Parts: sequence; structure tokens; C-alpha cells
Amino acid sequence: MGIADRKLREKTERRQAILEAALHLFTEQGFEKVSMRNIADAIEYSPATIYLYFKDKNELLLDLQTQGFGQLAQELKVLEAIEHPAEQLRAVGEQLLGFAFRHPELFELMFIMNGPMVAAQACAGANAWPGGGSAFAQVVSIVQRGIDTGVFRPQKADSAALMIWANVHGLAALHLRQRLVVMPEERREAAMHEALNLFHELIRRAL
Amino acid sequence: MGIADRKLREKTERRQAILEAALHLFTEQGFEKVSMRNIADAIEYSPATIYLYFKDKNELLLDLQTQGFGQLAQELKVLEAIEHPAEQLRAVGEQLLGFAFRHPELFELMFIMNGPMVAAQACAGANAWPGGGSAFAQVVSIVQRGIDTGVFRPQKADSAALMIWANVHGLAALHLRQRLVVMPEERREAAMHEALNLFHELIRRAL
DNA sequence: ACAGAAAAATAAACACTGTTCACTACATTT
DNA sequence: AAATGTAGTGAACAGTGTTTATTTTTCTGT
Repeated sequence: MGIADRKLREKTERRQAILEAALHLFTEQGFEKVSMRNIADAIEYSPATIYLYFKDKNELLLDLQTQGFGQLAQELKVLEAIEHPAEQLRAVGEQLLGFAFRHPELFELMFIMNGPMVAAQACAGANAWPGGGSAFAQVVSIVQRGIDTGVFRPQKADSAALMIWANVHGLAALHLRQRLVVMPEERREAAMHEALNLFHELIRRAL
Repeated sequence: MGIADRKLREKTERRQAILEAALHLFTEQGFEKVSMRNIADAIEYSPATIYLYFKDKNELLLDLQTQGFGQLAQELKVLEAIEHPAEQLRAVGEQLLGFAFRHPELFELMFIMNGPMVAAQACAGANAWPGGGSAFAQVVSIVQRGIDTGVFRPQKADSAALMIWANVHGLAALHLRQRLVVMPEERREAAMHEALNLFHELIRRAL
């Protein structure tokens, strides 16, 4: 069945081409300025063709989001080399904040935008969010290991992980959504890193 | 000049009526489902009329945002009765998180949406954001007072305030943007409050 | 009280958006 | 060679924010 194979391969290749073109446009011009027609133009197909490969725009965004989580997982592999849980958590924070700076559009897609989550909850059940789920689970397991080894005081690992996630997410989200205009421009990035450092100092001292 | 007075009064009244109708629709149906035409219908005017009172949709959103900050300031008045800085910070967190639950649309407008900030930076200079600025300054001053009275260790007050703000913002934003689907539905709100409590325990122990 | 100026409100259009559907053109199978 | 299946599309639909020329209303000076 070589023909059927080729057809399937071509289909997924074209799907991937659409995703790549879309991501390229989004990172280049931002989400607000890119329409389905723009994407269609970029791949030199009709707008209607995109809907042969994706149910709607949100599904396309969800696919990009999932790719984003793949890339984040890649960049988080450096954590495996760190053995101390507190240091591991600090590295999570630094990596995630760095990710938000290096790939602001991916971060938006993964943690801020509504669209992809609408698609996620439409296609899967109530609490299914593959990418985010495993990323969060990673933080939970670090905390749990810290508790088990006596580095952190005994407590609920999931709420502690949530606190840590919320802290770094808050920094990145406030920044990406222009809420740090309360600080002078040249102070913003430094203040974010100071805030993150201070937070992990608190963790090391008192968690 | 009674007539000119009345005209001015009527103008601001109509402006306020538009804002009220808009906020009502937004809170009722969400931002995504309400258009300028819907707002115009609600006040029984033509869509074009709204543009006699607001430069564009973003300016309307900015005005609603400013009202939101007014309401938040109102609800934060309970803080004045608390004298211990750490307790005051805990109350800030609780109040702000509660605000996000009670008025999710206002919170979106104030801390997440892009539109209002576009208008804010268009009308004012680089780092002008009246509402957010004074709210953040309030947190900074509490931290500063804590440092001055020896309750907190000496440090940069603005980055400590940013850490605190980011933490509660992160919790609220992750929740409002559906990122807490990683937890079972019935656990979410409890986990958020546990995370906040844990964070303020860290502050009391180690800031 | 009435003509003319000023102000307020609007209908209609513009340039977009995401999405659907009837239809064409081509590849595959019988 | 005819029939079937499928990839792709043009054109339309219903909606969006916004602008402009035009009408309606209100006010002013004679």
C-alpha cells in the first residue's frame, strides 16, 4: 500500500507546512495581525484549504501550543542534571521566564490565550490538557521529591507547585501584557529577575 | 451659562451611560461576544454615535479599566485598619484574589487584556498607567514600611512588591485563562488559597 | 416667530474577520 | 474508458471596528 502511505505522508506534511507558516507569521507580526487569509497566502493555498486540515482556527492554535510545550520540554531537560530540589525549582523558574522572553508568542499561546484552550476542552474531556498537564506534573514531582528527602517541610505538593508556577507565570504575564509600565523601562527586566531570585531565596529559607 | 452647563452634563451623562451599558454587556456575556454594535443597540443609539464619545473601542475599554481600579481601591480600604505589614500583604493578596473571583471581567480588563493598555500608551507617555501605577505603589509602600520598621529584611522594595504582585496575579490569571484544568475542578479554588497561604507563610518566615 | 448656524445622530459604506458550501479538476479504481 | 473519490477553490455569509457624507435636531440672533 505505497500509495496510501504517500497520501498520508503528504497530508501530514502539508499540515505541518501550514503550522510552520502560521507560527512564522505569528512570531513575525503577532497574533492580532495575522488572519487565516494571511496564512493561506503564505502557503499559496486558498483559505478554505486550511479547513481541510484543521477544524477551525482554535484547533490550529492548539496544535501550535502543543508544539510549544514540546519545545519547552526540550529546554527543560537541563533540569535533570540538577540534584538539589530547591536548585531545581530555581532553574525551572529561570528557564520558564527565559522561555517567555525568548519565545513570547509561544508563551502567549501556552499560558495566556483563550483560543487554544477552547479547542482543548472541545476535543478532550473536562480536564485534559496534555502539554500543560505534564509540565505542571514535573513541578509537582520536584516538590514531592523535596518533601520526601526532607529538604522541604511536609505539605501538599500540588498547592506548593501551584504557588511556584503562579509566581513565575505572574512575572511573565504581567510583562508580556504591558503591566510593568509601572516601572521605568530600564528597570523592568532587572526587577523581574530580582523578584524571582528573592522568591527562590524564600523557598530555600522557609519552604 | 445654564445651557452650556447642561450640555456638558448631558454629554458626560451619555458617556457614562455608554460605559455602564458596555460593562453590563461585558459582564453578562463576556468580552468576546460583545461588539460595538451590541453596545449601540443596548443604549438605543447608532454605532457611530459611540465614536462621538470615545476615540475607539480601546479607549472605551481603558475607561472601564479605570473604573475598575476605582472599585478595587474602594475594596482595598479595609487594609488601612491592619497595622502589621505582613498581615497587610496577606490581606492584599486575599482581597485581590477575591476581586478576581467576584469581578472576573474587571480583572481581565485591568490585568490581562491588551486593548486598554494600547489606548493607555497611545494617550499618555511611555510609562503612564494611572490606575495600575497607584495600586502597585500601594504594595511597594507596605513593603517599604515593613523594611523601615524592621519586620522585613532590608532589600529593594519594588522587586519584593513585584514578587508579591506576580504571585497573586499568576494565580488569578492562570485560573481565569483555564490553565488550572491540570487540577480536578473541585480542587482548584482550594489549591489557589492554599498556594496563597503558603506564600504568605514564606513571607512571614523569611522576607 | 423665523431664518440660519451649530451640534448631534445616523445610514451606508469600507476593509476587514472566521467560516461554509457548491463546484471544479484531477487521481484512483473498476 | 467510465465511474468514483478526493484535494482544492471562488464566492458568499454573517459578523467585526471604524469613517464619512448626510440628515435631523437644537440653539442663536434678528
